[in-house]
Amino acid sequence: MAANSQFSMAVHVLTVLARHEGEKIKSEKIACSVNTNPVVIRRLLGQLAQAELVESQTGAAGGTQLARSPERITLAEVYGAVSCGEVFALHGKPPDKNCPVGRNIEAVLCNLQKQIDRSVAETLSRHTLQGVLEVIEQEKP
Amino acid sequence: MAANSQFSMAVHVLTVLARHEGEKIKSEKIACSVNTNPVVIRRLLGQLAQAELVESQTGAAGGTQLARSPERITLAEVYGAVSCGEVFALHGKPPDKNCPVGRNIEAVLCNLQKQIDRSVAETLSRHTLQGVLEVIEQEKP
DNA sequence: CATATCTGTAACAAGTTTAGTTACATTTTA
DNA sequence: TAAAATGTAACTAAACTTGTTACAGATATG
Repeated sequence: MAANSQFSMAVHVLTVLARHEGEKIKSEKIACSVNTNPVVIRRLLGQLAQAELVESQTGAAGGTQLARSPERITLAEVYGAVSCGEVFALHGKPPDKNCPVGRNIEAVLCNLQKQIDRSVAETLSRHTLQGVLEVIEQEKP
Repeated sequence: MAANSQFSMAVHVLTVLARHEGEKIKSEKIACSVNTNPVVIRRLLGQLAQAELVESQTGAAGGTQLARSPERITLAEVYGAVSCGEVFALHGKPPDKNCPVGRNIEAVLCNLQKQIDRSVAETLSRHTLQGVLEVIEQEKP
């Protein structure tokens, strides 16, 4: 249970919200579909709210809804909202600066990281929440 | 120190080996450049050997060298050798199958995962170990 | 052949991260 | 004012990565 599944959860949560556009959905209802604790959902919704993908309202009759229509939310935005944006980590401890490789490898890797991030973002930007929703509704048996 | 830096280490290790093509390098020497323990390096070399990127020899005067020339080793192969191949994780606990979203979201995410993996692999396949080595040598002040 | 040296690997400790949980303050409706 | 919901802090548990020690097995060399 130490693998980062926040992106998966975020897509799931947003899809649930998209299925009920216009309604305010309670974190408990979302938690039920995701099969987790409402607090976990609220934490995630906090990140999505910061990225201005959802809007929440406190108080009785409160809940959360999408901040935009599903066609205007790409999965790249979702990924950016919940991910640290690093497919692989750089060195934990700094390499030996007396070795030419140790001295320069980090710059190479950092550059590589940026290329990969761009590539991932491009792939994800080709998908919208509406697209996900359509697959879900279509697959419903 | 719980972020996966194996790919970074692997590129580092292989670059060191590439700088000394034909020689057998000891794990202790590599560990010095990477600034870690020789056992950590040997563990990593084991994975790289399984992927047939390096060859090791036990015993006195033993060590490790590249199994192929650096022009013929792409970073996509390196990534495949050390990574589980998943940019993001699927749900830890299975979603609620009574909800249409919970029932079908995993297939959507799995498909997405494959697209991203392909995209990352394609980006990395455009780089060879020789290319990395050239940058390193060039940057040497 | 004996010894020194190196890899391969198991076992364990420590630190980090994620998810789950409880508890409670705050907001808002009715 | 009471009920119901979010926001958030604090803690626990589990999993993963790295670092470390220890030792068996292989091999070159005197």
